[in-house]
Amino acid sequence: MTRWLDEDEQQTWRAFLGATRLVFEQLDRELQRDAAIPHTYYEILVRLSEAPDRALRMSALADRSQSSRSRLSHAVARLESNGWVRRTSCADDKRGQIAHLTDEGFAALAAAAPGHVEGVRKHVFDPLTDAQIVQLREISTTMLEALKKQPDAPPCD
Amino acid sequence: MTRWLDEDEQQTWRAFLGATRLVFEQLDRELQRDAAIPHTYYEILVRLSEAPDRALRMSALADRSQSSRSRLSHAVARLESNGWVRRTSCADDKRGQIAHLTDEGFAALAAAAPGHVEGVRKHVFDPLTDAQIVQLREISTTMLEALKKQPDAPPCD
DNA sequence: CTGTGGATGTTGAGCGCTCAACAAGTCAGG
DNA sequence: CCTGACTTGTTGAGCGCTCAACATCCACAG
Repeated sequence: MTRWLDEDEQQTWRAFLGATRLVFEQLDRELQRDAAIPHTYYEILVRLSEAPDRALRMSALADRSQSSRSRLSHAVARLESNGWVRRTSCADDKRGQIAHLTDEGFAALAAAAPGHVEGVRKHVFDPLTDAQIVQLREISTTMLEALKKQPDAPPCD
Repeated sequence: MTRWLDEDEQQTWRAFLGATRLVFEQLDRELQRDAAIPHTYYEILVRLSEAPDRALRMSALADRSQSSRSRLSHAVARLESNGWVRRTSCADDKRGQIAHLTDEGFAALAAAAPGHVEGVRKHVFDPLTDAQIVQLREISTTMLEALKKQPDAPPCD
């Protein structure tokens, strides 16, 4: 009773798979080459830089950077050893940890950003028409909402 | 002189990033849970199953599954230890290795496929309109071509 | 032939991610 | 209070990927 993909759907799916894979591999490689950090770490730095005082609680940072708590923990540990992030404990909740972006971290981000945006433009925006860019946003937000509504299993009722 | 992303472009880029990340994480998790293989391995099995005699040279398999030679080597080694793939050497080119999908491998693929397609439908196709699906293919193929034309650096001339 | 440049496939080190288990803290009901 | 359920963040094992180095083989110019 499986609703298999027909020929058209196959092509669409494989094109999507190939394009996204190539895009992210390329951007990751560029970032690794030019700034020596993986893209996920770059994203963490960005979110921190946007926050008031350039600091966020680990859980908030995890949410905003689409990261699991575990992944974030490992990542911040690594970034801390680079001197780009510093962790302090939270005053009102003793479980809490607050990640602060250091000046060195901000500088590293500032150094990496121009090259990265250039890459994003080159590989994503420039090849597309204005109409396609609008479509891409709508398609992406639709997918996002669909996925957030069905986490995986229904909440234990 | 960096052409930064404006507000709209930011939103588009982050939506795209988030959607693709969530989609692939979800599909990967489902495949891992139901079939105990990562998505990239699944793709290798698919490509092999489509080939004549269910066999392909490593280099051809690497191309078709969007994989680096190194990654494929590791992957096939793992799949071989599962008994799902068997390697034989190539008659006319002594460097060559040919990967064969075994009956066990085909069975494993057949068992995993229905659940996976279901996931792809659920998370990708079902939420989108027919028009969006067409748009998605065009956007993807455009990105693909743009990336294939500019590998990274110009060929050493 | 012979050598030289390119292709093929493998390997090991290093790294990031997932998953499950865990310690520590919070909070609400009895 | 205090107990039990939940939340927060961390940890370690296992695994897949990248990257660079490598052994092997092909193909072609001389």
